[in-house]
Amino acid sequence: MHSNIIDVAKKAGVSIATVSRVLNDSEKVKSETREKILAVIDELKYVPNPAARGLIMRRTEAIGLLLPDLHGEFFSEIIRGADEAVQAQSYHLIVSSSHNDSKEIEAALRFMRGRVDAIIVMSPQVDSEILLANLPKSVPVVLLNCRTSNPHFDTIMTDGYGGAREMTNYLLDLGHTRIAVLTGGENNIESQERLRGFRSALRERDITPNRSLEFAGNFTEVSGYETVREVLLLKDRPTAIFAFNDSMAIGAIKAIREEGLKIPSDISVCGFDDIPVAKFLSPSLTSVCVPIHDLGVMAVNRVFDRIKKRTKGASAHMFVSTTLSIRNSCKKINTMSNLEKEGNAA
Amino acid sequence: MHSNIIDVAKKAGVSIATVSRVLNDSEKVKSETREKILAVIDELKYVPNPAARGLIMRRTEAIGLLLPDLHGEFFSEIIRGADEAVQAQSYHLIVSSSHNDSKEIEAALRFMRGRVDAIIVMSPQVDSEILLANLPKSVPVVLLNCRTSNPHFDTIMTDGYGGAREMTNYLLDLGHTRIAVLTGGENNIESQERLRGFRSALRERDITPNRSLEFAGNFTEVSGYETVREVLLLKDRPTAIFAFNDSMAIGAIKAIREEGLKIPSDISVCGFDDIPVAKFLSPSLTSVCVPIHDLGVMAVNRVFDRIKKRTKGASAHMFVSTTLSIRNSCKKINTMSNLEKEGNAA
DNA sequence: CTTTGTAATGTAAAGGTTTACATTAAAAAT
DNA sequence: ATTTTTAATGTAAACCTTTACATTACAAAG
Repeated sequence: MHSNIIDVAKKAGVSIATVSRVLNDSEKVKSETREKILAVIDELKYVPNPAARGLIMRRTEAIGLLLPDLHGEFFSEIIRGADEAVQAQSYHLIVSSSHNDSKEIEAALRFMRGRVDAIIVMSPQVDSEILLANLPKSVPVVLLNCRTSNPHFDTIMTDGYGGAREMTNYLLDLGHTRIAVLTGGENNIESQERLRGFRSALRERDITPNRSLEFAGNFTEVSGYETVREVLLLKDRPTAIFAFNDSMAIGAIKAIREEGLKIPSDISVCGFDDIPVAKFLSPSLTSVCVPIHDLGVMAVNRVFDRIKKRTKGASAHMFVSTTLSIRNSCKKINTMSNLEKEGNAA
Repeated sequence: MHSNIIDVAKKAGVSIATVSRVLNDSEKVKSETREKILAVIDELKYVPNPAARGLIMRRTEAIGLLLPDLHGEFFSEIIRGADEAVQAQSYHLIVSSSHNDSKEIEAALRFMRGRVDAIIVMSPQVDSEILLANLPKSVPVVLLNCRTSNPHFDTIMTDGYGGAREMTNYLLDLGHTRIAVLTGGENNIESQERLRGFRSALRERDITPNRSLEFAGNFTEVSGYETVREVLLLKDRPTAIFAFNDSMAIGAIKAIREEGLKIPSDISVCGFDDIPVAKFLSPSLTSVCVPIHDLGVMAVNRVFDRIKKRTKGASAHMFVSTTLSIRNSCKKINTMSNLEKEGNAA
């Protein structure tokens, strides 16, 4: 069907070695010979067979990207960043979603073996054992927001703890003390980190975290919506809702509005991640800014450092800090208790 | 590094052919032999080399997905649908973004050659010539929302014309006659189709489309925002804004709110695509519902029909119709001219 | 004119599979 | 006991490259 290197060699009247040489411009080839071969390649529309090449070179020019889910803007931003970085090196991306299912992780990882030069795994949900058992030893691996501190792989973690702390402090500074949080599931490392940061900030201000204000969502808009409907039923309603990602915050806002309440005057809402759409919401959403796109870029660049042997030796653990994107969905309150506290503190 | 089929054969005391047979359970192998080999495979953690397999089988178990962009929820939904369908067949997805650049399209397509068993291309921007010149003849291709009516390839088109017509009629029924549209760029086939539908609906009601109410955006939130800021400066302000995708509608809403206007009481806004977040906005966004996720699924299934030879012969051209998702961002108005018209019509 | 050195090109092995065909072993038929 | 049939397994070619090593041709040096 397709012409191969032999066809080219025959038509150009040279050996396949010479054709291969001009293909990879590895060694000197007389320029007239080169021209001739190039002309034939063009004429025959010859493209080297990547399987054959991959077989002998042990190089695929592809990077595997394994994500837990493909839902929402967060993951699309990761892909966008990774694709950008990968294209800059003339590499390509093999994307797969694991849906947090260990069988699917296994299948995806097996598929990638031999098909990619490196793997980027984002798997906040699955515990390390399953993951580690299936991670190939033969290619570089970068773990993105996984249950970390694994000595064998490079890891990148966003500072969920610090980000949540900072946001919580911000809310406390605004006078909120009854803050409900919407978490992302018990086994999710990112959710855990954020919860840890939240609680820690409260304790630092001598507020005992109230478990009954910690609601379990699953990082989707729907879960934010439904959970907040419950929250609003509480007799002692919180003055602020801290959703552990923006999708849940968006769902929360809808639920609050449906109840006829105003944001931020009746209740403050903030999110986490700062997905691109956050600043366009009304009110624009206050959120913890995670450089999502850059996370994809970083992971890819790290992986290239390994591939190109620019980085050797022990694995590195990078920590990506967050910033606060303060917008219009949170407001200062002056409750009685708040005034009292200020009085006490002053 | 990795063990290969020869290692397995040696350790199991059989020939590589037998190992291959149990791997592909192609022919009968004595069950004790099979057990033995399976055990060795397990012990050696042997995984067949996909490059070698792909080389001889001419099959890669991967589908290429070429998108114009990876921005926003629209494309992430396409990827999600495609990945889902592909995983159902134990296939995998190679994703690439072309950024509407013909050089990048060329590069991506060249890369995919030999690496994928089929290609799905979404390229509403680039004209068919460049695309066709680079599309491989050797694997099935599905064109998704491309400048269509190409006899050589299967195509899937969403009914942008019909969707825009329907939405326009809806707006007209609500009494809007001064409707501004936010288009998605001149060379974009989807934008063109939607514009055609919009104009056609107007003409059917004897309204001459007013070019000065057609504003060029580029399908991003920012472009919606900035364009609508201009729109609001108009002395005879439109009563409705029809954004040709939801991202621009989101930007539009922000611009309108910043001007202190209320949606939908002061001005109606609607979008196109009905991305998942649309129903969670406030007010929830009226939009033309495109089954985005299903588009990805359909494209993949079509491609599998070709791969598995379930479908032969002439290429098919599928047309995906849209529906209206009527929510709360558009409102009936009763202007003077509107009342007059109703009087005339009755 | 012969030898040496060098630039250009060619030869063949290797990479890891699948599979058509060949072989062997054992059971069934004669 | 010999032949035929069948089931199980083995052999080797093919898939398409890259590259170490071999060869050739020719110019420079002796």
